[in-house]
Amino acid sequence: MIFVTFPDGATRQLESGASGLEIAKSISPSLARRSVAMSIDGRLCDLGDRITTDSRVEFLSREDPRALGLIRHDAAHVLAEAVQTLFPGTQVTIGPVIENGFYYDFYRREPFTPQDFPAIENKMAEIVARDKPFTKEVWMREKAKAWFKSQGEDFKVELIDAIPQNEEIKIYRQGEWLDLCRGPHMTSTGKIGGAFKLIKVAGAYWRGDSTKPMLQRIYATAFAKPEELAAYLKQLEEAERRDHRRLGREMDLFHFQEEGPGTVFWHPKGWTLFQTLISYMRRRQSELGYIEVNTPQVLDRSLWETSGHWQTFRENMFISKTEDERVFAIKPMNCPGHVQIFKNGLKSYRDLPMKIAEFGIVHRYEPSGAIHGLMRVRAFTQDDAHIFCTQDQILEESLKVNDLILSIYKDFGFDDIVIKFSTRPPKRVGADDAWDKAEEALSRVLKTLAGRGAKTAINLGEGAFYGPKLEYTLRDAIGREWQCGTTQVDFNLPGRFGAFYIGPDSEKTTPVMIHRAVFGSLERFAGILIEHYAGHLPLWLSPVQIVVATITLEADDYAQEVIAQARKRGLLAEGDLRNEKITYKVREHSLAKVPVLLVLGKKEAASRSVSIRRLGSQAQTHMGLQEVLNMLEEEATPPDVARARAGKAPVQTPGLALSFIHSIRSND
RNA sequence: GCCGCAAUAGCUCAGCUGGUAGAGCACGUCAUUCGUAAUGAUGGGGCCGGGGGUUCGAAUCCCUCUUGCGGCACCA
Repeated sequence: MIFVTFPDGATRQLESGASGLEIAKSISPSLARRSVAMSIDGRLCDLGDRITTDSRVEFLSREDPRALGLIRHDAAHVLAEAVQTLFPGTQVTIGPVIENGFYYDFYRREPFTPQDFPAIENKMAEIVARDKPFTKEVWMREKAKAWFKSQGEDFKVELIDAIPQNEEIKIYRQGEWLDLCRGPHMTSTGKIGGAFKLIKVAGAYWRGDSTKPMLQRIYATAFAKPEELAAYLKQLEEAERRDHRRLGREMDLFHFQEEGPGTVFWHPKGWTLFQTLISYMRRRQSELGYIEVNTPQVLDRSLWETSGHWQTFRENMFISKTEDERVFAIKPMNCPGHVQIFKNGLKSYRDLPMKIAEFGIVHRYEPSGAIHGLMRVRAFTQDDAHIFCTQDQILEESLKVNDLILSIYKDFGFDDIVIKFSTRPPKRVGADDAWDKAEEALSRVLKTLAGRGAKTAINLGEGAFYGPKLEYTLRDAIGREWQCGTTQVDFNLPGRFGAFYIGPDSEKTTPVMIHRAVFGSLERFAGILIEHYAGHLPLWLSPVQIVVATITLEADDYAQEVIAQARKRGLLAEGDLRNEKITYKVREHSLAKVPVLLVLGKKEAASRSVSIRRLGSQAQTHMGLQEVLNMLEEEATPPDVARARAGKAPVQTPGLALSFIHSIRSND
């Protein structure tokens, strides 16, 4: 006999081996009818599974959020059956559930196209309507292999071989059709319902390996209710409207063209935004004792060989051979340049930590398929810095970098951050004991941050070739994740370049280098901001803050005065004195996402006031000119400047004594 | 880089199975000075992404290159 506990606390004593369905029936027929699966001790299972030990059991209806994954997974099986019915000879591979839906990878010579979707969807609906039960069978390994082989399903055979010997080979049937699957599934295909849709078709390598065959992946989604599907499709449209490539054109920020694949032509407004980001970062960094430098764009190959970049990334570098046969590389990273600056002139331990920063433009010959708007480009600007320090300073400096990163993201409206720790990759430079030290330092940082409530994760083997790293991933307004900031502890490059400082013992000592970036790529960060705010940038970031629009030419003189006064206060103001109707001007500047529209007519000119209309609102407020300018000037103040004025310090690591900073401060 | 799709006016797009291009918006000009998301009239604008081929004839069919889009792989 076994004891089963239900969510409401009730318990029941049962024969060992009773199936979930039997138990549900014994409780009530309606429960049995409603249930599509169950959870045993928190683990999702088939309703038909037998319970053999004392456990907590919960029955799930198809409306349960936990059943959504089952609906999608079941739909994946139905998709596979539909495709194999309509396109005989197609091989099935895998079909997992992913965020927002599922996919199934097929192998077939002829391409699938979206034109095939309606037929596939109809066939799926047919299979759902047949409402055949999903039944599980456990097969002998050899039987399963032989069966799939006889069906010409070579990929499935490979999958079976990959299943560990101690695991069962499970087969799920849905009527005539069956598939190798670890389950669980709902009770029948009918439970999937009608809220499913095929989304797109794309290529994908078998087992994610670019040396293996290319499969055809059909992406789809399914929901419990049609309204949820509709809401999801609407969200996709919303994302499209926010696409920074589209907004970049509409807002006249930048463009791309054929002759410069993956490289940005920044227009005046886009460049203003870019410069706003740089000015902000300069203030934040210099406050913390960073010194800014500039290093050469083109450097001899030997430097890249010393750093190890040549050996690792040669294929992805822009190389140039000069007439005298010298080989140069356009810099893909700033670190070798910064090491040269550190090396130039003798350094003492008293100079450490030395924080060398550069808004360095780096070029990387990214694979053609990787290029994507501002998010992945071949030439970008990093807010790069290298902190040369002693081993004892690693923890404290890394935490200070962390505080800077989090505080900056907050200023831009991002507070959902995940910090990922990437450990040593298979292809790397340097001795293992150095890696041990570097990883230990960063894992201590990670632990400290986790202790403070940060979301953390570990990516085994994904560190840089010279050191482990922390990667800061932020989530934008529509839930997408972007990797931006990074902290990398490097025990290798300073030594490879022969950098040293004189320690307290008068000995030459190799410094540790912490590579760090906050925005990462300024291009990408600008793109993220545009999408995060859907183009409605906060006033301090907006490249045009105010447009002064006149209703009649009788207000022209006053308008000129308003523009001049706004500019005098450092506001980015433009005038629209064209002979157009005010409705036309309002529409145009609203589409251009101008945050503040000051409308001036006879009344305002006479009373020295303005009518103010904010982007995204139809409301109009009348205010006195000085009053409005005071308000806008305050609103347009960057958050760090506003904090400084209010005498507030940015976020600091609590409980960490800050050591005295010996580093050279820049004089400006 | 790989798979698939695409490229026509500044933008969004039409152009059926081959007969040398069309709309709306934008832009120019004129009129209108009109109080919060499109005033009217009128005009100009295209080597149909590049190259090659098939054909009497190619935006349209074929090949190839380039670029873009969606994924995959990659991302110091």
